[in-house]
Amino acid sequence: MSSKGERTAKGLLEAARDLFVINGYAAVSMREIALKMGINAGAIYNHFPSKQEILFRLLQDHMLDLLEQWKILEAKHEHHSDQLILQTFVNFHIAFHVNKSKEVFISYMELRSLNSMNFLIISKLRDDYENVLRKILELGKKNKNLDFKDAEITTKAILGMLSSITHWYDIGGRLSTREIQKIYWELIYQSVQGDKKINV
Amino acid sequence: MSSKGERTAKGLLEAARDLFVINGYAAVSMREIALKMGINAGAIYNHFPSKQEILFRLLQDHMLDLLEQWKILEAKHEHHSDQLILQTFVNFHIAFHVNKSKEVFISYMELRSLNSMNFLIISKLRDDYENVLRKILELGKKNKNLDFKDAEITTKAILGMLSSITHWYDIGGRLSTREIQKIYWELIYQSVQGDKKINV
DNA sequence: GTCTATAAATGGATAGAC
DNA sequence: GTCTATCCATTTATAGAC
Repeated sequence: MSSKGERTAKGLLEAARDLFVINGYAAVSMREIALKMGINAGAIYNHFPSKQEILFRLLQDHMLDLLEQWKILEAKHEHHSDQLILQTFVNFHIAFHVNKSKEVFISYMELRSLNSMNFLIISKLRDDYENVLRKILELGKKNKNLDFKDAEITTKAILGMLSSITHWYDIGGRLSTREIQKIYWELIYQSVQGDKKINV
Repeated sequence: MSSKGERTAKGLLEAARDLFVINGYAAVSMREIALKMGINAGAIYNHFPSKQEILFRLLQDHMLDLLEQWKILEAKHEHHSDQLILQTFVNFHIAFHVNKSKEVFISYMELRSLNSMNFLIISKLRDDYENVLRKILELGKKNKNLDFKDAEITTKAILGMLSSITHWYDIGGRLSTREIQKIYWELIYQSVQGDKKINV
């Protein structure tokens, strides 16, 4: 079992996360975070050396979690087709973004609130994740199972499309995760299939 | 010719825009905005009653500009096919986002920095714009020229994909606006064409 | 580990001279 | 219309009692 101190630190991260999502890092004070956790502002500094460190921990924990979860899932799908791996990635990404919508949202919104050293660390992790999709696309193109013009832009376009889910997704909403996955997979699958003449 | 006061007000909006893009509304002070414009902080209040009003003016001016420009362009393409109107919208959206990348970026990032009344006004304008694309998609589906599962999600997916351009677009980058338009159009065109069996 | 109290800096906004 | 000066609230972070 975790110590009281560890539980308080975890609770503070969650309190900070919930407040950062609503008002943004810069607009949230240490007093508000402490109040939400039920302790005094000064007591936060027993767990975190600064407000910046709280933000950094939130983003780093999230990115490491994301990359690790994908690594586990990827290992189970090593020998599958290019399309199936792409679909696995799309479904994974959506499920993760729906389950961890707050963490994902902060990771997109608060990059600029990181100091320069922390920014570099998080940017590296974000690049690692972007490269996961890029490599799936490039391999599929090489094998002539997928077709598109530009791997870099297509990667960014697909991630942009998928990640915007956090801007509108509501737990009590009309659609289940599975339904969202179906709709997005249809859009993405078709967009990277090239056996069709198009007008430009 | 515009008066000195009008030019100062315009310059302040541009200074604020440039600073908000980099550090975010909450992290930028009136003193910084004034300094960038070369005047004193107190003098800002001759042009704007509050910092909130500066943000609101930036977002409102941008959204009204966006909607008006589309209206002009739409009027020229009234009698075109569903696909061509969709392509016109995609190209317009990309060109606008590339030309006004700062304004667009702030409009996405700083919605939560608006007070409740201003938020309602800007949200309404954003809905109006989202409905432009939704209606194009719904009309195309009705006419059996476009095919997709869910108009609402597809609208949000396409806008999410297109709008994420502001997160990576760099004026000195590898690709021209025209090339970006081509790449995105191929992705989008294919994603809303339904004459193909897919796996789900 | 949490509290109260406070330091030290910075924020938005205003008043009044020019 | 801009300036200097300032008010007042709030910020992050620290010090020391318990």
